[in-house]
Amino acid sequence: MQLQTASHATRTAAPAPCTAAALSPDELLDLLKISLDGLNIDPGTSFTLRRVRQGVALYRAGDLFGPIYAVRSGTFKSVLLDAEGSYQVLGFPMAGDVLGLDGIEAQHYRTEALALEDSEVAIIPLPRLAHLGGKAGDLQHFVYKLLSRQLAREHMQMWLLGSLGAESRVAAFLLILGERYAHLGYSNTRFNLRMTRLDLGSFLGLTQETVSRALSRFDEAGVIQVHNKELRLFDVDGLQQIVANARHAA
Amino acid sequence: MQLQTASHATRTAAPAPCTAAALSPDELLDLLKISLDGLNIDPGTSFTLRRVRQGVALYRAGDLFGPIYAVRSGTFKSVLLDAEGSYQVLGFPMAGDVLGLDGIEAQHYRTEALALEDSEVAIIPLPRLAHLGGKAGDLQHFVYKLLSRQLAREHMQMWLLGSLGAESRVAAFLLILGERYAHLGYSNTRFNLRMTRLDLGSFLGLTQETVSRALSRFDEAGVIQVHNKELRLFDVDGLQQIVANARHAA
DNA sequence: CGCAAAGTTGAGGGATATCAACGAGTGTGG
DNA sequence: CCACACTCGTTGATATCCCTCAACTTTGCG
Repeated sequence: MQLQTASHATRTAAPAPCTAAALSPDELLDLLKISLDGLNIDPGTSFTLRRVRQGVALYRAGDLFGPIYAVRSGTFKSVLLDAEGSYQVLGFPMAGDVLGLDGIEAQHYRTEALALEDSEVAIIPLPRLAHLGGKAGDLQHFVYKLLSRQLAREHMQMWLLGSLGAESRVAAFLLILGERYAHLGYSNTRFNLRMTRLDLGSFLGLTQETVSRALSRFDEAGVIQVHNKELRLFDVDGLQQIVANARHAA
Repeated sequence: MQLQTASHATRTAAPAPCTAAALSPDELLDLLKISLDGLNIDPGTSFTLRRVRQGVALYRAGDLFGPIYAVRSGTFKSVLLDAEGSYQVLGFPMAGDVLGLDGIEAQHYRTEALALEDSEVAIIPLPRLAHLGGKAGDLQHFVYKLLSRQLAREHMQMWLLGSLGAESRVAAFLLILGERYAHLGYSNTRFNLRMTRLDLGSFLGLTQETVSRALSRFDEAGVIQVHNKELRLFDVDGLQQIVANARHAA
């Protein structure tokens, strides 16, 4: 039985018959779900694709800032590294998400992005784009939206970390992940957890044991079914109920 | 004895003799500590100032997106509101910080910004700026840097929430706040906590009691001295030590 | 003065980290 | 093919951190 792998390359509008490893501007905007009325980037522009194998870093903390990346397929983990090697997972970017936005200011990446499975990204050469874009205002809006979206997402995350208990965090994470998969055209009730429990714990501010226990508890309760990384959501309402039972939600 | 109030209006380069309530482009860039080589915004452009009284909201969640704001003096709290009234403090913007960046994409603010003391902000009319800016690339970089900086700050915050224990969080907060005051030209060892313990707790993912206890403990240990909102840091190294004693720092 | 909001302090318990042992999955080399 | 090592995941017992609840004090303000 083949699990969901990164084989949905045809899902995101690939009209060019002989696909050189590149995306057109329209394809990129479609991937990122950004609509810019009357955006006129030179249609001749193309965004080259890059394949990243599982476990390989797309960029590392401290690297000189270069392009930003739009995930086309697969899953990454974005990690903030402490000086002494301790680390904090910041998120799990998937298709349609953007990587590398931090680092624009300091001109070097502050985080590290690792592929959790074989993945593909479209390279967006921000510095060069600034010059060849069509109407300037449109292009500004493009990146504004990317950044603003990222900010909104991180706000949600802080809310999650700041006001929910352990089980609520895990439940919220599962729901959000399901929604993201649904947004990509997959089932929102059956998918795979591509990250380890440890990474999930780091992301949620919990230990791997607590994450594991929460999942087991949900499983016992019949709300979900979890076997290793395979996951099925049976009772979405039940999960939302658990999220609502936040610990110290003012 | 007069405490530090918002009376440093002359600190941030106000060469224009008869200051109408407005800032020049140069003054704004200086305030934000952003250097753009050869940026040529029309020098005729001016950014009007707005006074915000303590307790007044600069904008509210759901408001139609308008300008973004650069804090010139005072302190704000940025709050994410849940549907049912529960809320999460996202930060405490001070002079040089920018407010309202979220909401660019959705075209309405997602958060709420309240003044913790009488404050001043410079209004940056993002939509209009897009057209009258000088060379397009420069202006892009301007906002890119703002957004990127904000992202980096939120990454730090997630690290704080995700990997530190209660006392470490409070200690880290005090150190960071001290650095910010130092950056503004104030003492980094003697300043005021403009926010309530409740807000601080929300920001740090703790209860007000835990915050209060941590401060009291630091006081007893002689590391700081706290009386109400007045605060003095005696032993910065000691605080850093406490931060280093993180609970589950991998 | 009197009231409301903010802050402090204590007692107690629940939630979650820690420590430890084990099982399951995976890749490697003999 | 199997033994081995290694990572990942699960489960249990225990300790501890921090939240909850409660009473009280202090501050600020009309």
